[in-house]
Amino acid sequence: MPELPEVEGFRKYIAGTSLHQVISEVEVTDAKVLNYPTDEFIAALKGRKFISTDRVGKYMFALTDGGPQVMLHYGMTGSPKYYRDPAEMPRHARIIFHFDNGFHLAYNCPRKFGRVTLTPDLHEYCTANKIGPDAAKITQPDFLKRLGKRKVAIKAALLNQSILAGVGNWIADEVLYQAAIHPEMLVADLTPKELENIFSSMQYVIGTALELDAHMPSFPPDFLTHSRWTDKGRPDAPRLDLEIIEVGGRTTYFDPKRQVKRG
DNA sequence: TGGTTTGTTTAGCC
DNA sequence: AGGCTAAACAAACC
Repeated sequence: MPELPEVEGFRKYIAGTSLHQVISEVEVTDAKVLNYPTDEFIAALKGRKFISTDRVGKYMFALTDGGPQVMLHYGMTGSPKYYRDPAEMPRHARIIFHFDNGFHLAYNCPRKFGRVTLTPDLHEYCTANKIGPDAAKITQPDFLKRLGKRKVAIKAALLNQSILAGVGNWIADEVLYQAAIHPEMLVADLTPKELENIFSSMQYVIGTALELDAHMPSFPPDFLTHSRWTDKGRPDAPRLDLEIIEVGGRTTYFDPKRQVKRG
């Protein structure tokens, strides 16, 4: 389920478990998720250590001691798992880093929508792949400038990782609900005030999710998320009467009473 | 059984 | 050139 806050959790998890241990073996059980020649990937990492981590939007990086950086993108269903007992290996481990201390770090990815590759440098990677500034760090002026006067639905713009990186489907819906903006409103039709509200709401939603480690049941009761996934949210949250439409090719939940479309 | 899915890339059009 | 759209990708889950 990884959007920016979840990927930040994955980053912390890897930083807290997998650094400073010699990578004794690298096992690729499904090369589909590896955007790099398997044998070269293994050769480049074997004998090295991960020394730090970084993240831009939903893209996570594990830096090595003098070698290339590993880019990990989790797609829709990916997650990392650090374990010792082979019985704990996740069912859909596609790549496994074996450490010389007997532990293992698996890149688990049931649906294989995730991707892993090597890059000399994460900044270079982001430039080459047109990944915009991180949504948790972008400034308001930069946000407004990058949105510009696009003739596209605001929700589609928020999902566009080249404008800013890290906003996915549930965050986009939550941000627009908090800002009381209809998801189909064109960016060009929004007032400066509305765009500033969207920016503030985005900071609030992402900031809240980061503080709470993306743990949905702990989100504030007034979040739309609880009504969107009644099984994952908090039971005590008010149930909103949401409408479901498709915007920017994604299923979109919004509150038609609160988020009204202007012509 | 078939529809749905928290994401990205790419081809093609304008 | 750059913005935009729709389709493609894949497999688990309900």
